[in-house]
Amino acid sequence: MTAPRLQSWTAIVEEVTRRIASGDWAPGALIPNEADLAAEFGCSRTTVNRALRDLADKGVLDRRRKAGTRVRDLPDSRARLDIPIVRKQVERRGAQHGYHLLHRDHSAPPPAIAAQLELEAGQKALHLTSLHTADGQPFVLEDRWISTLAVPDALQADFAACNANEWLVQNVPLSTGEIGLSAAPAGAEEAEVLGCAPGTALFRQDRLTRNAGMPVTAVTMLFAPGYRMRLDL
Amino acid sequence: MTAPRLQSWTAIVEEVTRRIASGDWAPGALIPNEADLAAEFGCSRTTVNRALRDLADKGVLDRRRKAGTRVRDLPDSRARLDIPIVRKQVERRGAQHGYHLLHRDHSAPPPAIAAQLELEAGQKALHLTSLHTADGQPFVLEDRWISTLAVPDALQADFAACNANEWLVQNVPLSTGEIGLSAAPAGAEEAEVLGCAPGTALFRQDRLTRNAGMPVTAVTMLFAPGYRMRLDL
DNA sequence: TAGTGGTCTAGACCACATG
DNA sequence: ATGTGGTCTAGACCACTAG
Repeated sequence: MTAPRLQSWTAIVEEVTRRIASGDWAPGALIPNEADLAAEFGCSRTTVNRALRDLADKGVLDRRRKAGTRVRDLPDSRARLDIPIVRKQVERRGAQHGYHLLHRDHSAPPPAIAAQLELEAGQKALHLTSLHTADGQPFVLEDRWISTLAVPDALQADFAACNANEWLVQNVPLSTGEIGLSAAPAGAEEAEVLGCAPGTALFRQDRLTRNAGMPVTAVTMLFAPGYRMRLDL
Repeated sequence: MTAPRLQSWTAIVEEVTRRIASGDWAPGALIPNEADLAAEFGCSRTTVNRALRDLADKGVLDRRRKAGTRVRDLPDSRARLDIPIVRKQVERRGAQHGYHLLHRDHSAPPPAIAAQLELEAGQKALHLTSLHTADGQPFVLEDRWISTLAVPDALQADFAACNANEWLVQNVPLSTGEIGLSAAPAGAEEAEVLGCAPGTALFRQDRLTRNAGMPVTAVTMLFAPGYRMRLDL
């Protein structure tokens, strides 16, 4: 029960973590407030705040004004998911990235897509289908709709030469959105493009991207069999 | 080009975001250093630091001592993935959670699992197979191995009454690990338990959990057809 | 070696939520 | 009403690294 001076926020993170892991501070328990911890550790409250804020970000602690700081009870498994552009994903596997535009038109999307892009009935959008390859082997099939309301420039872009994935990242910075991950059987056409049997279980990623609240693009990516998304807790 | 005083870090985040979105600060560009921005905004450097650190966390900026702060070139799509315990996932859908232990034994795992758990050849581990249901319908099939080296108490726990998912979260706090997400066809037994046809495309989640660097549990979760993992960018 | 971000301090005021 | 975390300040020193 000595009180070694802890004057770096990382040291405090470690000490708090240790106290939780050792059962000293049980799940659900209230821990001392910032001022008391600062006094105990011999540092300023700012430093304690930095450490506890970090642990709250990680999901280890729950903090509320007036109520104090508690050890989270049933913490979720929290991971940060970084999805690089497709080219980087391929290159990171040490493979050569290839890109082929399979289809391009400017037409009215199906109702589900129109709703996502918040388009009125019959309104057109840019439709692109493309295949990314890794060392010549199919990697992912991309079916994308781009709202020409949100990004009129897209109609002029040469998507045969520059893939939409990267074009959008560079031309529509700072977008937000939603991602859905699921499993789906390969359809007939998809199977042919991806070089697998129809019905094969494929990893599917749906993404709706917004910029300043306005829907920009809706894309479905079907990955070739064997794809696995890996992340660290 | 007025210089309105920005004295809250969130306001600075917004202003920097605006400058990037407007193209004022292009991707890859070097932005002014903290001291200059503090002078411009009429606030202390600490406040600027807080804002820029936040944007760096989000993946918008790249910061390096001496080199300065740059707008990231091809930022990854970055999302935070929170995976609650299975019961919470079911309840969040407004359904009643059910849990059934299908199988339990203490035996030597297959080589792939033994390697993950860093067990020596022939060493035993606790093996549990269980089904979680939502309103009585199959939700996810869990196939789990627990290292009894890391968690000897697990041999005494009553996993017919308390599901391993929650038991581990409460008894082995603060674990780290890796997650793999993929798509897989349902095998014969899996199809029967999950109530679908063999070969059906299923969403699969593999997880290896460590505590203090020591492997604790390896689990494969196969979700019933239609499962979709959703996350916000 | 010099410039940049990283961190810490001691103090202050504020916003919020609980009792 | 009051205790708690949230934030801001002005200043200082440190750690890293590009040139």
